[in-house]
Amino acid sequence: MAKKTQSTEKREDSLSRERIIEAAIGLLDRSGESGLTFRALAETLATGAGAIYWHVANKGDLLTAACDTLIARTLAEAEHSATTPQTRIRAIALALFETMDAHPWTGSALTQAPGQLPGVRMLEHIGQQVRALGVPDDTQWVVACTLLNYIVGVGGQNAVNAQYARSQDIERDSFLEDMSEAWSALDADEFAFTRSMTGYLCKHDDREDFLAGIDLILSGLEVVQKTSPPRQA
Amino acid sequence: MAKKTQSTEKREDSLSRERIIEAAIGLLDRSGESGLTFRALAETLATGAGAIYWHVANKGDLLTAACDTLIARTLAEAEHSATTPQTRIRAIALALFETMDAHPWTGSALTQAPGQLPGVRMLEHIGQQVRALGVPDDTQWVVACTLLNYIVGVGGQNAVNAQYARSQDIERDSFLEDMSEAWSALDADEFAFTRSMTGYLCKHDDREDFLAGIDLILSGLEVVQKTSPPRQA
DNA sequence: ACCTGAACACCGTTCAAGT
DNA sequence: ACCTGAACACCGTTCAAGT
Repeated sequence: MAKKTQSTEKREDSLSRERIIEAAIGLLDRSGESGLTFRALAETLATGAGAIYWHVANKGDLLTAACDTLIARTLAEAEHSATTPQTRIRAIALALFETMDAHPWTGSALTQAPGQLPGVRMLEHIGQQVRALGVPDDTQWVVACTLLNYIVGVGGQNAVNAQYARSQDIERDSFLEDMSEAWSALDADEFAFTRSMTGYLCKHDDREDFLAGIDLILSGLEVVQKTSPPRQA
Repeated sequence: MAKKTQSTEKREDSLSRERIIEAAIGLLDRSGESGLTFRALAETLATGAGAIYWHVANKGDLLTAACDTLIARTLAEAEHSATTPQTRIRAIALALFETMDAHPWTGSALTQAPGQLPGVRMLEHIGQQVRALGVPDDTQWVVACTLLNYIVGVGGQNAVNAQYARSQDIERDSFLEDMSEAWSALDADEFAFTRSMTGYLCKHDDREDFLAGIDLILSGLEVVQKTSPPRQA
């Protein structure tokens, strides 16, 4: 207890894990994943590169911690948003989607550190809603994992796309136009389906498509539940 | 035409995009993503590092090309495997899952290069089966994207996990045991769901869970189709 | 206990120079 | 046209030395 009090009393500008993580988030938001450098970080914090290693194991650890800070905040806010399990799952998914969209580096941080704290946190919040849905014990695992992976997968892809478009300083519209032009140039036989989708590619709304996929999974869940109804609780 | 003939006539050991890609795949399979280095590649090919840049734009281009080679092979093989659209989607998904499992670096290559050739190839093959399923034109896009993202997301995660376990030279069982132990050490209130899932974590079969998610999505699709039946074709 | 900063062992990429 | 390899501008990480 004495120690905890002491650590709070440290001089304001001393180095700490928290300060390093906040600086890392700032750097990542400002200049992307390649902007996170121990040298840049040291300069921002007005310290030596080696000092950071006293509070952080390595770059991967730092990236995961920065990601986890954001994910934890997002989930805490999404907590009190909706009333039914279904709408709460949608709300959690959408909140995570938007965090990844605003901080594209979280997407790749998430895929690089599977089973780490940020992923577990997401699994927990989703799982609780899946349970509240009345899904039988032995299928909760699969359902929660499917939702989790969908969210990370689709949300992360969207974030990478958005980041790419921004880095090219390109309007979203002309980015999609370029892409559908590239698709139109593909071999007509080999890529028949893709070529026929160029219309939808230009018109589609990322957020809506994302949520449509969530709804598709939730619909599938209803079928499974009707087939084998919940065996009490 | 003359030029094409000429290029086939080059001396056997001369550098070419294909030879570089094959060497890259070998390097990636043998020593993971960090093993792909222009220096290591140059040594393998008995040439200078700069020479590679004549055939390949940069490292990202090379990684995407290596990934695409494997994905194209996988899809070509999965082509003739099943008879109904449903079983064909399952077969495509499983084949991709196994390629990612055997070559874990393809997972991250796929997420780093969205909208590139490997992703488009997958979208095409999945989309063709979705269309064959009789899904109305205006929902084919969402369904194909959901499936694609699920496959890349879940398959990629599984691959990273598998690679991590291998890199630690750890049995899968003891890896999962360590993980479920870590989960058991989590806060009882904050991580109630996760802690209750440790049993399923140990028993679960990655392949089966993956396919269960695919089936969940396909079930959801049946619901949607019943609600709004295909409007002729 | 915590910080400094030079040093080490790497990277991807470029480019004058060769053939 | 294609290849060479030295050179450039970076990295993450370590570690003796300081306070």
